[in-house]
Amino acid sequence: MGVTERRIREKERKRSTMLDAAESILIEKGLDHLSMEDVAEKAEVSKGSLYQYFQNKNDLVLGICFRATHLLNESFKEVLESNRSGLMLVRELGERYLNYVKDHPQYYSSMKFLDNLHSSGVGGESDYLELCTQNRQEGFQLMVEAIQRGIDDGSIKNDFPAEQLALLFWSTSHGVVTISYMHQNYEHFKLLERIGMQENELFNAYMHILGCGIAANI
Amino acid sequence: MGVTERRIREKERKRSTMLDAAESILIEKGLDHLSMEDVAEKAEVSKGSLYQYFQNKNDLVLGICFRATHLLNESFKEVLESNRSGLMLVRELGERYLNYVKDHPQYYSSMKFLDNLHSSGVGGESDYLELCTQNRQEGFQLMVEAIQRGIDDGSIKNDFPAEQLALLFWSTSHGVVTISYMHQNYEHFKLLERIGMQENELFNAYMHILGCGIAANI
DNA sequence: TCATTTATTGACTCGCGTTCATTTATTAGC
DNA sequence: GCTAATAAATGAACGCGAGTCAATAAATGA
Repeated sequence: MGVTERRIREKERKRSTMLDAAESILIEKGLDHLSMEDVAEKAEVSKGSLYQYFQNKNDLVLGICFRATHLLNESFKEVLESNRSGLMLVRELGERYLNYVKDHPQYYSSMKFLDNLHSSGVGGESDYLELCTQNRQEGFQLMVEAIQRGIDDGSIKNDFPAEQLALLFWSTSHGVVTISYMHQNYEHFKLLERIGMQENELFNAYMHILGCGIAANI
Repeated sequence: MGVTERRIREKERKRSTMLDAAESILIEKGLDHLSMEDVAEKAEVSKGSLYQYFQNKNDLVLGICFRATHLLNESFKEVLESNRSGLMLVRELGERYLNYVKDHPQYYSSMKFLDNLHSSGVGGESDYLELCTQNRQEGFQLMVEAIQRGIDDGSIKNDFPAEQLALLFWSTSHGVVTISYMHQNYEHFKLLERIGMQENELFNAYMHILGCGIAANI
């Protein structure tokens, strides 16, 4: 009998509906003003029902973060299907990341939430936590692969192992992208205006400096 | 009569005591588990009294952040008193930043809190918010000055205006320092171990790459 | 000594995440 | 179909912590 299977499917569908509701509220109000009551109302279920599908509020947000990290990884995978030089791939990954934050700020905020959870050492009470962490590792590995290809094809110099360069690229791009995120989502953030810089200039300068630092042909 | 002056002094002293209490709890329990009740108990005052000295909890944390940003700026100013090359100054600023996070993780977390406040667009209900923002701008200007000196003395190439390079250095170093912070303060953060990298290696690689990107003599 | 201003207190409210006893819906056996 | 058993949904109730406020105490100046 396929009853159990159908039950599981329907449960997944409802969970997905709830995540949709949460996501739309995240877009409307931001993470700080996301309440379980609002999510329940938007999803047209009772507050208690949410807790049959998510262990707690963190778990719910990490459910969104799982979508977020998955989507970003899919975008990264597309890049790696190309057979351009590794250095070009790295640049393309950076651009994808930047566009991702522009197109899905709510996803980016959920990823920041994941990072905050990590640094506050809270864990164990969310099944999604492990899944999100796995996704992040997968994303990191995609960067490693791009850089390794660059080292192999000679477009990136081999002063450092690919993993170490990937970590540098990962962390520094995170910083740059955060500036871009704040510029777009916080109206009182005037740093770019104050120094007379466009957003794409920031990214281009970053890739230029980074390029000079890691490119082999200099 | 100096009664009013003494009152003001004593008020500042008490405010400082409360901030001390909050800071020690921040060290003990972290930002996520900082409660006004705990602060009140530690400072040996009632909860209501806290609200005579701070407008709300955010204001209290930003009071710590004001200390944090001030201390960092003082450290930066020391660097600029030297007359080494601008490029060397930039490296020294990076080192200072890294050591600062190592020595005062609670201050760093309060600065992250400031950033989060910014991106969630909350403001106006804390006097410290403006002061913190000013401090951050001052810190940024110190970086601009170091880089400008480097451009002037020829140790840093002049492809970009000093402000733009400073923003790049500011944002990317933030990313790198965050990795270091997580490595030290979150026991489940195993990224560095996984790729076989030491903390100082990360920083050296960062400065090497950045150096290659901005140094004039290449 | 007393009136007035200022500071302190802790009980109270309120919002929100979380729980749980109860109700409602669904399935399996007869 | 009918009924027992299992699963799902509900919202009232709880707990915790931020923020408030009327009452109290302390300090000041005349």
